[in-house]
Amino acid sequence: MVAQGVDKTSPQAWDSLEGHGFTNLSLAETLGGGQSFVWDQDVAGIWHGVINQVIVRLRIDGSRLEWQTNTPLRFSKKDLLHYLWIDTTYQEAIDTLPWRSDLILAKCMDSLPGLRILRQPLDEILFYFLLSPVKSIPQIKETGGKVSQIFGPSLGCGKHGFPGWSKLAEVSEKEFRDLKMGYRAKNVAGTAQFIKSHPNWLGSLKQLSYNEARTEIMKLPGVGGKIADCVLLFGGGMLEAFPIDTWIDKVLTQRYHLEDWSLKQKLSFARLHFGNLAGLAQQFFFSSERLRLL
DNA sequence: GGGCAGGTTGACA
DNA sequence: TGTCAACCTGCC
Repeated sequence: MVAQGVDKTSPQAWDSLEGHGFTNLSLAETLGGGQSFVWDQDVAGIWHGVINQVIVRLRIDGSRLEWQTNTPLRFSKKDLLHYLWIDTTYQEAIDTLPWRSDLILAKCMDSLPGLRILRQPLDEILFYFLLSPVKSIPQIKETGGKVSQIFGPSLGCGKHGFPGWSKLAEVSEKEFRDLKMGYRAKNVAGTAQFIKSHPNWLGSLKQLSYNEARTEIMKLPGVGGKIADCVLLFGGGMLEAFPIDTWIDKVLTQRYHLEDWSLKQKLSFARLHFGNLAGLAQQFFFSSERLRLL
């Protein structure tokens, strides 16, 4: 007896929640700072994105985080809280990081209160990070968005969702190349074929330990240690993953004075020093360095 | 036009 | 084990 068209009518009224901990800056960095590629901010400051194949809008008004969706039947406050990691475990994680004895980390956390790791789908994150080598955030968003536009489901308002790997397995490398993927096209097409021939493989990754999952996902074409860590951190909920890109490398080299350390040694240092929440620390470093807040 | 970028790979010392 | 060029494209 659900009224037809409810999902397509004009947006619902804004809903709001308190106690979320975000600032305008940390929300912007969380949604648009390189861990997700499905959010855009309009001139009014409203964030438009996709969660669980549903269009969601977010904005901060004073102490409130306000949100709305066109499809309230398929999206609830609970889904939003989960996606944005708004629960008591976030504050526990913040308390656990070694900022009391690490002034560099303390400064980064101080300048971006509320910064989080989003809980995004593994399949979609894998796709976007296969596009990421030597690409900027806008370039990754553009190419990934084009793939969704062409092959993904329409969600209304001109937005499209991630097509899914079974759909991408039907697309040729040349078609990907024509979408300006460059040499990454081969990796996307190769990954799609691998997943097609190993149907339960992707879903089973989350059952593995971090180290096992990392080894496993590095079997994919174009996935080295850095991308493996990004995928497991942003799409697999494995907070011990510590991706070292050029920004993080700069932090470790210049701020922690690991000048003569190899990449492997830096990774060992990070795992040991930041523990099983290293990925959260990494996000504070990444945004702080990128925004020149350090 | 040349150099370089949020990375991976394979060749070679 | 470590270094280096090639790979596409876009931007400076």
